[in-house]
Amino acid sequence: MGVGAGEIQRGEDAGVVAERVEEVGVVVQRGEETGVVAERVEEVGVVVQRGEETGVVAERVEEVHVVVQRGEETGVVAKRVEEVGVGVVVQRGEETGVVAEKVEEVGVVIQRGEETGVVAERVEEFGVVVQRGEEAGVVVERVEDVGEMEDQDNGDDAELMDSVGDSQRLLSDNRMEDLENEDNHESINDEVEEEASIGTDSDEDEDMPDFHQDENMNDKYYPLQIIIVSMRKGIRGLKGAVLMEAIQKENRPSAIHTRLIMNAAGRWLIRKDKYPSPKEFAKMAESITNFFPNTGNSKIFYDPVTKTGTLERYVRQKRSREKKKIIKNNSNSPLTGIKTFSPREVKEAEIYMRTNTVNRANKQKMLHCLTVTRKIRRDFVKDKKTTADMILNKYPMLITLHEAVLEEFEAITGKPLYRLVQTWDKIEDSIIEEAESKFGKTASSTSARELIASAKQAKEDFR
DNA sequence: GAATTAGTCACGAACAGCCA
DNA sequence: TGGCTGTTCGTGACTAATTC
Repeated sequence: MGVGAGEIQRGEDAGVVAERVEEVGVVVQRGEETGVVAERVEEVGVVVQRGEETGVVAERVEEVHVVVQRGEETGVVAKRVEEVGVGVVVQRGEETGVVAEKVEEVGVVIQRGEETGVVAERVEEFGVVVQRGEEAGVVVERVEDVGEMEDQDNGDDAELMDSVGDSQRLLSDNRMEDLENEDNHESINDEVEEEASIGTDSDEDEDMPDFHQDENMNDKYYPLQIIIVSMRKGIRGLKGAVLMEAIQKENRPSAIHTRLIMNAAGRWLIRKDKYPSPKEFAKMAESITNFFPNTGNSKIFYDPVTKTGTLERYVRQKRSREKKKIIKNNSNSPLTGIKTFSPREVKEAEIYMRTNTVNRANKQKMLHCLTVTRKIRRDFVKDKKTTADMILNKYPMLITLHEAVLEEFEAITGKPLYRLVQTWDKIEDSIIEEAESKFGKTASSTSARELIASAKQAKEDFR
């Protein structure tokens, strides 16, 4: 590229437009012309080529779209990478070119001062591109996060971030000033306290960046910045960067803030099939205290000697609870033994059952009607307001028709009722044996003797 | 509309069970 | 036996429903 920083080209001429970086406008080429399209960095748009023309397609970073080329035209076709169809056109200085043919290869187009470049080669690496002075950086690692950024007020998180590199520098002083100058005078701490009271939503986990595979245990620290920003994004406006900022301001982080940081780190550590190793816990604990020196000793989060700490405890219990949750959800899944019928069939069956009593001639038809109405009956039964009386009044054949009960049980549990009886029989025997061995057949306690005797009697009566 | 109540959820701490 | 992992219990915060 022949034009230096701060210089623009108009036709054949070139000139200096600014002495300082802050004053540099964005140089674009429109057909044969080159001009400045924005005076301030904040106004920097994305430069694309439309046919023979080059233009700015977005005024603000938040509006950065994916630029693609369709035939002879270039345009913005999607807000999100998932929607991208063809290749991506980027402008590098005076040049424009397609950098990818397939969606998988789509890179992110950013403007660095007067340069435009691709910052990620793979979709997995796609991040939200922000402009900071003449630099740009990726602040979110995953595609899904791009859409979220659009919903946020102004991409503050992005601006707070510098780069993803080795440096874990904290927030910029400029950003701090910006915040203080904002119309909203509500303190950051208030904001965070409010958010903290909301608690942490497990759904957030879905958006956690997953670069465990690429992680290198030789690195001394985890990229805590990214983890926290993406972890606590978009909860009523509280962003991880704001949280980090608040903690940075505190001499000693509040219990709530410390917890939020730990939760974010802990959730990131949780993997679906693997419990984090002691090394990983230790590394994360070190990362936290390195990033937030005011949190104190890393042993609070994880002590490699005792192999415990708040971080470890959090991860362990979170894993356990989430497993439980999955099991609970699965148990609520539709029962395979219950078939679905059309509303008309169900209605007809309900009317038939209501207007007829069970007899030898219509027994099979009644059983069929029970099958047809089983799904709505389950919903009816599951309703907390439904009493046993209501069920039996509505479906009296559950009392009079023995097969109805057996079929109902098998359809719901997937197992025949006799299996339950057999299993319970064995359990009952074991309980009586255990009681007799513990208290002796001539138990000294009257109540123990009576209990065993009544259990035996009940067993006999049931047979 | 405010106050109260009940249900739910997430958490930390402690304890329990399994396994090498 | 000790480490690892899961479970239980008590607590606090939140929300929806109910009562006044």
